[in-house]
Amino acid sequence: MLESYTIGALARQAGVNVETIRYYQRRGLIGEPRRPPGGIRRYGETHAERLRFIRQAQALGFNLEEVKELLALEDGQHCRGCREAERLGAIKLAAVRERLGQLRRVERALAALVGQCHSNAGRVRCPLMAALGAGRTINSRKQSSDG
Amino acid sequence: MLESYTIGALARQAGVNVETIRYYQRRGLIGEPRRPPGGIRRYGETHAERLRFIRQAQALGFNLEEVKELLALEDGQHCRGCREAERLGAIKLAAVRERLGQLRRVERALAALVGQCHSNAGRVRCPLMAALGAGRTINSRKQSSDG
DNA sequence: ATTGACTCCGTAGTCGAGTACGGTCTTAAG
DNA sequence: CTTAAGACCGTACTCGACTACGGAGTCAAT
Repeated sequence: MLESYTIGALARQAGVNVETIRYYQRRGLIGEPRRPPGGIRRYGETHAERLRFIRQAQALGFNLEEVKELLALEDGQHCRGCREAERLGAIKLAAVRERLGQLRRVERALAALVGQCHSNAGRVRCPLMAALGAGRTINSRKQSSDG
Repeated sequence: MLESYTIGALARQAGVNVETIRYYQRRGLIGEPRRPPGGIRRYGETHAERLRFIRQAQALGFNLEEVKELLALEDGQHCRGCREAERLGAIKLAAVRERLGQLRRVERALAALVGQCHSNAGRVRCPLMAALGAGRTINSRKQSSDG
């Protein structure tokens, strides 16, 4: 397998900034290939994939620490990692589902409201505002004091 | 209507930090009630609602600048604002829908994978990892010699 | 009147996630 | 060879969103 990318090429390939790669290296999310005597590091597909992994996971709401854990699990070889990954995954799943629920409510409200606004020539309150503002329009439980 | 909360009470009521309220005031997201001669400000339900609005909107992916715009529209009185709000709303709706789509995919993937992990006794790769890595082998084992 | 909790206010620090800078070195092209 | 692009590296800066700090003022209860 050829390690064909310079860091710059890798960055371009993955659509991130060179500095970002170096930052991930500093944070231990990706390793740096050995530097050939006095030379320049070369990166391969595995690195590109790892970058994609990171960006994916990030987009899904994992922060870099969590991504790191995930990667560590993977690096730690198969299914001891898998167990842990499952646990993390389950936790994230719960979070994702909650967000999803919220977002759905929002979507519904927003969609309805944008339509309503249209036909709202002289009403006093913008329905979009009303919905966002009154916690219970969108979010049917009240969230005072205790959570 | 009585303006019954001190800033601390308001903070407690809305589940945010006092400093956060003051921060929002500095950023112009909420106004500060007049200060009675040499005294302490009092806040009312409208403030509480505004805070809820902010937190809601934030949770939905609006950043403070956007929230501010939204609030400005509302403050600008009914439907001149409403027009604009509709526009912003439509934009946000698109964004929300995209997120929703992503999140749904995530949820599906995550749910499936967490299940699979369970029955993955001796397999080599964790399916969760595999999936995040965009379908290819992610594993970045030691970078062996470059050629 | 004193205490203690709380407010007011400005400034500064933190945290996550980068992004930029500047100097030196490597490498490919001419 | 010279030169320019790009790598290497450490440090510093940015940005959004808070959070903390410190000193002075206010208020209700004792």
